[in-house]
Amino acid sequence: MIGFDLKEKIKDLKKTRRGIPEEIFDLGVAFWLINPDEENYTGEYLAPKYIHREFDNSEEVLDELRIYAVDKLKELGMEKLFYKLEMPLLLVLADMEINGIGVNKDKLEILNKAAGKKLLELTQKIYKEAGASFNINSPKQLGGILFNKLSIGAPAGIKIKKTPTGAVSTDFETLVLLKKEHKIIDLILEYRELFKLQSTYIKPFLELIAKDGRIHTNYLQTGTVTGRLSSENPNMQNIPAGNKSADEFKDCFEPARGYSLVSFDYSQIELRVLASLSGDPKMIEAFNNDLDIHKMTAAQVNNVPLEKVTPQMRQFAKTLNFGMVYGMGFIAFAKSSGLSAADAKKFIAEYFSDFKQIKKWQEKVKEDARKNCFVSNLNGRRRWLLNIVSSSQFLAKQAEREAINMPVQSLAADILKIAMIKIGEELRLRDQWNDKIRLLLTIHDELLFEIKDDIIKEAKGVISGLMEGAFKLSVPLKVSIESGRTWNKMD
DNA sequence: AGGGTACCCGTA
DNA sequence: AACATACGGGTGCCCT
Repeated sequence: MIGFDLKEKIKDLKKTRRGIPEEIFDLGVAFWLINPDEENYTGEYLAPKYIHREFDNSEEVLDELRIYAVDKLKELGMEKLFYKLEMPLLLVLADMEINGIGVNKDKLEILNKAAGKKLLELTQKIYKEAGASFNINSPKQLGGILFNKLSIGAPAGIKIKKTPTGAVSTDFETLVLLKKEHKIIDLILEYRELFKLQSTYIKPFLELIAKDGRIHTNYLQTGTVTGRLSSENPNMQNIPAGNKSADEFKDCFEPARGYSLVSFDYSQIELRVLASLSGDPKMIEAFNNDLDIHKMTAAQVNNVPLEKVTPQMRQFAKTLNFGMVYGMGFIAFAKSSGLSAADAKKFIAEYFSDFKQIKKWQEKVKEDARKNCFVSNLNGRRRWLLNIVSSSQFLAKQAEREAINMPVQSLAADILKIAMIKIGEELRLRDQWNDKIRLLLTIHDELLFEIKDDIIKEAKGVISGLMEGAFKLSVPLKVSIESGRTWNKMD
């Protein structure tokens, strides 16, 4: 089977219980591997660009595209990635999309009504404080009310952020700084949070509940430049977490009767990948001994013993650790940590003197990227970085950050994909588990299943084992498991 | 009316 | 001048 959007075709075959062809060759995915930042991966776009022909979906054109892709994949060393990873994954994604996740529509509708009522109340309060009615959702109008009509200004010594077009920003970060200046700020923040929940999550999700009472997202296999998946209609990879209304929302996702929701989460997978790729001895040691990595980092950069690490020190270290994966500079670190620029600079310098191999590794990645104009991960997945030799310093620096992030983010993504494939194979082999365990969602470093209660215990062991064994790093992979009666009530 | 963009914001 | 990676998506608003 060869063509575009094979995931959709395979879903059709599966739904009508027809056989799946042995060989699958998705042209969109193939060209995505060859260059992951094309505008799109349709035949209409690719055929003129790569084989200089109009796309007419004929056998002839499809075959010509395939021949080009096969050749190129071979040349770039990505045959294995294509045939052994992405194509088998396609089948797992098809299953996942068919499965969907159960939603309690009644609960969600109640939530919708409550949010609507509360938003009306907040709107009235905001109008009263403002002394006028206006569109709270319009940053322009809101800015006019806050900064002109009410003349709210920054407290002494604090600079207020401007948007790229020069207007005073009304984003969360800015409003929080102004909290003490006027009662209206808290109301706006509360309104924003609830409006976001209703407009982005509650309402669209209600519309997307299928006849089977479930929501079936669409996974985009060609949606990112790093090899991650993305998800749309709805995006199941940015469901809110952590605040009260988010908890209520997640409470609407439920397993089928007799099943539980069970999530398997790779713990610190990107930092583990970074430790392994860089070979940094301190970080490897920390993971080998299953230490609290952020606490350990805090002890290192502050030059204190582990037991002297304060929660605040740990928080800085956590920001620092994540920042390192992204190539954060001291200005950004200062901003996100609240430190002065000078202190931020010192911390980063300290970080790199403690974890020398990380610095070395990053320099090597940048050097190779400049030489090749691409960067690749251990599996040969590749991202082109033409800007890394740009004469614009900003563009070149940005490409450098993309370069050091790519091998980490993309290997972590591959590891999850490998685990998904292994799990798919395992489930096919275990007849006695037939329909007792279903993979529902993947969220970058997490897999969510629904599992029949009589096999939960055994399944937890099998799945986490497959995940932890999916890829051999120089540090162990660790999986944490939670299960519950809703997506919120998990432990 | 529909397209493009600015701003904002949710996740890993 | 930009200064942390990767995404999808809602609403406002200006344009054609």
